[in-house]
Amino acid sequence: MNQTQRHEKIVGLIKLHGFMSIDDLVSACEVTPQTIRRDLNQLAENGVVSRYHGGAGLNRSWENTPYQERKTQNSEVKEKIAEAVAAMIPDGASLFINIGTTTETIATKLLNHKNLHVVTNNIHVATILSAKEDFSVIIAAGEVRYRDGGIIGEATCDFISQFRMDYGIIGISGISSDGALLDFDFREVKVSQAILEHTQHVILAADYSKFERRAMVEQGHISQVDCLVCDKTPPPSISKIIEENNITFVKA
Amino acid sequence: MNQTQRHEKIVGLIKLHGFMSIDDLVSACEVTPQTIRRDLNQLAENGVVSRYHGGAGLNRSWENTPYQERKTQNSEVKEKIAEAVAAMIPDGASLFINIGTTTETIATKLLNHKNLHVVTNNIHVATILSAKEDFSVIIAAGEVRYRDGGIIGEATCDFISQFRMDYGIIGISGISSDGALLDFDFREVKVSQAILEHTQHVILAADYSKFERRAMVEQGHISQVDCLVCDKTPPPSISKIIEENNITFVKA
DNA sequence: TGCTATATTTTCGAAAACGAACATTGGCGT
DNA sequence: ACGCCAATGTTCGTTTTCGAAAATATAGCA
Repeated sequence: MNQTQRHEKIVGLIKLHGFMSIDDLVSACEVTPQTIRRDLNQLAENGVVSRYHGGAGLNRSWENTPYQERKTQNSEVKEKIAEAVAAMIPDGASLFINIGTTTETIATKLLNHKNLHVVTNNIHVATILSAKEDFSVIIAAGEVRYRDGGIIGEATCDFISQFRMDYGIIGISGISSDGALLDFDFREVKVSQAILEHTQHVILAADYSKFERRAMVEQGHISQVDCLVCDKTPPPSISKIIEENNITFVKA
Repeated sequence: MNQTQRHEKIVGLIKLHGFMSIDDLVSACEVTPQTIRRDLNQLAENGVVSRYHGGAGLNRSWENTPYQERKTQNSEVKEKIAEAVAAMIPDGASLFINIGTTTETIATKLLNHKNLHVVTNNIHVATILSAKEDFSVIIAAGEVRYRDGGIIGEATCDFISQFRMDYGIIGISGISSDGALLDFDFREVKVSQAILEHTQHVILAADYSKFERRAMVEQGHISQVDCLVCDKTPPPSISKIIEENNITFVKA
């Protein structure tokens, strides 16, 4: 086995296991630790793997897609909101779940439920929930967006419009002070609109930071939702709208 | 933050990143290296994570869910086949990829390609390939099968029929001695048939064990494929069919 | 054969990580 | 308040890993 082959093997093993110690690689490749070290240093220089004391792991840049970074933001707040939302969903319910890191967290909290019927355009939600045998998970068709695994496009809307679900769980990019729900991608917006229209109870999950965020595309109005789950009481302008429209507010 | 919370956080970070060095965890948890060491040793004793010199990584046993187990079966053979298939796909090509652990392995080998256009009904393939910014990944709609993340159903076929792709990469459950391609789930079969019909070059990836496996549903005939990639030369009866139909055989 | 370049092993001092022992802190119940 | 106990921080000698340099092996070529 020459150097190139060994490098490929090493990279393969690291990709498979996430991390390989020097010893592991020594026995796998049957060379001295020094050689492995040299290999790893070379691979690390080329940015293929991340070097650690005692071995090497997956390259951080591989994981630190902007998506993964966002995923860990506000994680404590997200968890609380997610738990509150999950508590509102009864076993056996049918629900939509749209794109967003908050909705993904919600998906993980739903794993203790039973017999849920879920339609989603979020590939990560689908992956998480398909681990449960008693769930039926239906995924929409379309292009998978690289940054967050969201599925978008015309076909997605048409597909979603076929269903009538009990609950719609939506996350958004921002909420303006007049109560407009905002997003960055207009294709995503159409999907959310379709969900809003085909759902009995719409639950909007948004941490407080969403009230300060500006986004370009209007996807609906907060008056269209039935329930808002947030970590803090919303600003006065929003609170007023909530009262006027009899929207349930849940503080997580 | 108390010990329990920190342990959860550590496990979460390790699950997310695959490996965390002591230093990483020190800055993440804001405690001394000693404390992290103590935590990691405890977690390692309980079998939650694997301890390494300099940090801790995913527990080896975590990777062995039933699905993941099958995934590592024949892994060496699968890897070779996958590499051979990946080598046949040029940059910028458009391709179908169907369900199967072999096709998932192929997907990982395609990550070094550029500008691929991929249509798939395998949620894991979609997740793997959506990590590449220059790929366009399109996923079919339908119910996500819990056991393997495959997407099946009528809508899936209709959706796939919209495309005309350069390459179709298909894996199967079994091949009978008369050359019939077999599968266990008839809904899956329809999808494969749709792929066969809408592709210029069909590549069938099958390790030798497939020639001995029996399955219920016939999804097509080996004469419909353009190329067979296998780890060994097929049985005589199949070889004869391959010759008669001018099918390219690649031994990985 | 002898030369050269590359790859690998061997050797060894420096740096890093380790674990044990001890000191300190912060609840918690009496 | 007092002592108790678990969790954490601190110190220090030991073990492991690291990386540079020298020695050895391998391959290609005149």
